[in-house]
Amino acid sequence: MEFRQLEYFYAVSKLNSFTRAAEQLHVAQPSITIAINNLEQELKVQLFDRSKRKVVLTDEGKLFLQHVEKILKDVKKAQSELEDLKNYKKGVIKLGIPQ
Amino acid sequence: MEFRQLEYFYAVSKLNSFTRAAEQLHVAQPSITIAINNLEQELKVQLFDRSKRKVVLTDEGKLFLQHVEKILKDVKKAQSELEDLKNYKKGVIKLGIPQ
DNA sequence: TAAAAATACTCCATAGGTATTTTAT
DNA sequence: ATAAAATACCTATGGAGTATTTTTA
Repeated sequence: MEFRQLEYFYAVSKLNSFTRAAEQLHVAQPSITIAINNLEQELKVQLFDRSKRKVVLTDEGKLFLQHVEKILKDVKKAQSELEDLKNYKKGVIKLGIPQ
Repeated sequence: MEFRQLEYFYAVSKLNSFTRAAEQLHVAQPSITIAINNLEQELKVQLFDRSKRKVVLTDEGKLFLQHVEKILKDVKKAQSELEDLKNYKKGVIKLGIPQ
């Protein structure tokens, strides 16, 4: 499993379209198809129903989406907290320098 | 950022050693070095202090580890819940088949 | 018939391996 | 002196692109 796949999955689930997800993410449409296929194979689960014109999440896809949303949020939080810590340390250093 | 990097980071943080992490994960030691370097570069943060014989987490590394543990747990939970849903559906199908 | 997804290729970036060097105790 | 991390180099896998073919409404 890869973050890239989760991001593609998230976009497709929100847009109900491989093509529009590809546009939004600035990648070619087949990249989305292949990434989702690989993800489904690895999870041994069908995430989307492609039998209608609009791509829709299966039950398994809906469940997976909930976790993916959490994971992607956690990653952003990790990054922003690291940012905060860096800025805090910069402040401490400034304070420590005698004027 | 990639799951692979997070898994390598996690192992190094627990074992305090690139070499032992490599052994545990069955990859070559330079793979660990390079993955951690790339992760640090992307995050623009020093995750480990390598200046002593034992590799130890920096403050930033400690903060990041907390998030990584959460993320890796969430991934496992997602997988196991998908497994549960598949098994549940199998049960429902069995029940639905007339004897 | 017209959109959208899948397939078939080609190419290139990079993860991983081996061998070696550097570093720190 | 020795263990561990870093560096150099090579190879191969697979991610991304373009072009095209299937599908489905």
